Amino acid sequence: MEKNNRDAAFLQVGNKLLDWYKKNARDLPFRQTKDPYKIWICEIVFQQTRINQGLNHYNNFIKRFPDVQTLAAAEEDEVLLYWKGLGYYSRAINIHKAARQIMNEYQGTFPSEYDEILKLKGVGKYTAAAVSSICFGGRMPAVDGNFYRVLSRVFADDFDISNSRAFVYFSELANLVMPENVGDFNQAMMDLGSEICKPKNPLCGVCPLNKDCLAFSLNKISEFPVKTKKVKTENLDLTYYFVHRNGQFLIQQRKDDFIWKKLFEFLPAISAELEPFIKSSKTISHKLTHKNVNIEIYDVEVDSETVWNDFTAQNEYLITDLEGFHHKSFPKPLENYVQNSLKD
DNA sequence: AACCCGGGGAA
DNA sequence: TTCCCAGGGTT
Repeated sequence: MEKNNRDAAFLQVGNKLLDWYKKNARDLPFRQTKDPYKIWICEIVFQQTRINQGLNHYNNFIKRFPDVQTLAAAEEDEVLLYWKGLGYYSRAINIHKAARQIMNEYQGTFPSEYDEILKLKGVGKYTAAAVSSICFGGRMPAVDGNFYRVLSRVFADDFDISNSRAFVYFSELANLVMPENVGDFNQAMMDLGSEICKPKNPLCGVCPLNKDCLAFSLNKISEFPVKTKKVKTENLDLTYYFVHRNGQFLIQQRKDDFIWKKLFEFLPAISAELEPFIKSSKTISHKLTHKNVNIEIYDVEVDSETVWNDFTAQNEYLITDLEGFHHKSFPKPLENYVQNSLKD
């Protein structure tokens, strides 16, 4: 009997959240559909990415690749082009692999079971739960950073969210408050976490859960969530040679085992015959989340047609111009360098 | 279980 | 500056 009262109190929290969501849901393009393809794409785009940052990328991506057939038929490089500037480029590579996976293993029909969705490349427990609940009535909580923050505050729970067991732990807390409509519940949690229960300066005065929030009643909101793991940054030094002549320049494609997977870059080294054509150099500093990148770029303008033809014939570097450049995906600092450099 | 992978906005 | 965002993959 005591357990039933407790369950009822928890369920009330979930229903309050749903009531708030009905009136305050954000008007987002992917809220108008239950097409699993579009929901899947939006879940991937907005991983570790704020809505305002990814919205144009999402809309452009859906316009170019409106369905899984179109995406699967495209080249990987074009998918990367539409991901340009978004970061975490393995998402683009995996999204393309998963599209072909759906064509080959599921006959082009998006899988509807959580366990099957989970098998898609780049789809983890969060994304599988989100797509499953929003599109197919699945009943798994889509536990993300918003769940960690909201639930740790509501329960004044100091479980360390940087602990690798946090996902399981907060999934169990989520199950306590989860109502019937799991799809809306998951999206409501995201909107509450984004608009009300923000990391800093949360709007507890207008929060639909403030009567149920233990951290708020204890005036300890700022103590939750607990996160012990610190972000450490390292230095990364890169050298590039921007070898060009008459508006053309040489590039190559990066591997998929380090940063900027499969994006294009300038030459990391040159042979002795090109050294006389080095005109200048400049250093660019670029901050990543876990790295401070210092890039030394040498401007190599090859004045000799003979040397240019000789060099390009002997090497397998790609030749491009400004037009071709706009159709390839470059790391942000190199993108900026080209746009400032070739204006002359 | 620990570590790696981008870029941008808020405070 | 620091934090963190609709996380997932690799080792």
